[in-house]
Amino acid sequence: MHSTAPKGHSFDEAPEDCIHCEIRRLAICAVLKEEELAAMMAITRYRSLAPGEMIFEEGEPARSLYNVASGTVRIYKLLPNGRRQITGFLFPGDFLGLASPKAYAYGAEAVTEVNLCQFDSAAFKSLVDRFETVKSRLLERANDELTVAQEQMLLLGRKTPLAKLSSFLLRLARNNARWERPVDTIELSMTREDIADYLGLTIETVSRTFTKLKGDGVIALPERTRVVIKEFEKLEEIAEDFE
Amino acid sequence: MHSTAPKGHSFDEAPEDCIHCEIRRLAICAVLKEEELAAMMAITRYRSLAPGEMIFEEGEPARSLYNVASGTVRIYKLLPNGRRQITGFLFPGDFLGLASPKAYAYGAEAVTEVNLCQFDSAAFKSLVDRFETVKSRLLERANDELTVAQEQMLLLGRKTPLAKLSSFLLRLARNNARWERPVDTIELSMTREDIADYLGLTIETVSRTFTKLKGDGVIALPERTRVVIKEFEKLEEIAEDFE
DNA sequence: GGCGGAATTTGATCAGGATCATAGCTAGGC
DNA sequence: GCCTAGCTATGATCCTGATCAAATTCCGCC
Repeated sequence: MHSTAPKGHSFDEAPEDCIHCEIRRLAICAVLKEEELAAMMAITRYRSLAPGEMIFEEGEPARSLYNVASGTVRIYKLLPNGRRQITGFLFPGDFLGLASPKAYAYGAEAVTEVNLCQFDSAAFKSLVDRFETVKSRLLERANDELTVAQEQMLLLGRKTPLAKLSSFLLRLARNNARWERPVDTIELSMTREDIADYLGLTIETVSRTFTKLKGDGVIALPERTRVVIKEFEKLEEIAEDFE
Repeated sequence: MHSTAPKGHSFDEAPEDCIHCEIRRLAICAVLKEEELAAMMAITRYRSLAPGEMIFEEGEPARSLYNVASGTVRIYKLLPNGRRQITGFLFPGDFLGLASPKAYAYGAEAVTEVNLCQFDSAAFKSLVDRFETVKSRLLERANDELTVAQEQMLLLGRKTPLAKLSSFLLRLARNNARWERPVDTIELSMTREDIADYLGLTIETVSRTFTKLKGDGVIALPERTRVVIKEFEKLEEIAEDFE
């Protein structure tokens, strides 16, 4: 399996060794000493999923926690009438399972091909109790996610479609920076429908808004899954809904 | 100061003694042993605020953390054009300052008269490091808030105004249960504007939606600040947007 | 390379909620 | 107990984004 698209790193293979794991520096395992890492590896199983595969369902007992090793994951909640809200996209290095004391509060699915490090909840919990640093790291993560969540509430409740999509693109662009990848080129691993369900819009509005941003010369769309930011500062202004 | 409205407890006085503090069982201090409580008290200052007073502003360095001892607090984010999203209401026992590693990620204001236990960030941090249980408790809290935040994203992105307001009322009703107060009577401590900014609506839509729920016999509004739930199950259905 | 199905874009119309406007209510001050 | 200011409710209109519909592009597959 080799891709033609240029990228900073490639995470197509399931990691089998935490010590050489490329994403470790961004994951919760970054804080672990070598012997702690060994303890972590002992409770780790690896899991690969094809695009669209379910990882777990909302309401299911939370038996496992995960690190995303490669690929994109979406987490979401559903309404009885079928409407879906994607509450987040997870990327390599992200931790999956926070906020789930007993049952998962949301569903999770693979957007692309995905490799996961899977931990048994109970084993992970006892490991957290043994390694102080991991608990701190989790708290840090939870706080970061809380900040992102509040940002997203502002977006969902008070931003225009144009500002919503711009904010989304900027978030992806900034995420690129963590991987030493160019900040002005974004690979969209998710569909327009996913984006719509993340931003509280419809597919059509997302599509029209892309067209608008393209027409205004703020972005280019050389391919449907590739966005090039032409005017970063302009995009930032639009994202903040200046009037 | 004594109110005529019946309530389970009264927290009108600033607590001056954690040991007899009535809200402790719900606050992060619930897990503290007596000597730990003493350490906590040593870094605690009390602060009283009038309705509308600011507690801190978004972006300000996060020098203090708080427990809400009495009253209602709103936390919010603003857009440059002045639009506001209230990301949460805090009630007695809630912790204020999570998600703020360095600068506050949101502003906070008193909705009603408010009493706070104020902790110096640095002192609190070192206390957290000393008392393992507090860190666990904070992580637990952060996880709970994350769950609530996701629930709120679903609400903001995908629910109708009717379902939004119903969900909000149910949340307040369930919060009553924690205080051994009747679940079917809700005291609204915030204005229609606050509710609108919390639900991603306008004042007018909030008002019309109250009228609708009243007209359908699901709730009663004996006073503007008091909601009586007449048909709990019906309200729950509406909140989930069944069609 | 052509075929077929899905994803995306674009177009036309509709409606829900925002906006603008006004009136009613209520609490606090004198 | 009245007056005023702010909050709330209601009415009229508008407009953005949803919905419905169709055309187009893309991609995997043979």
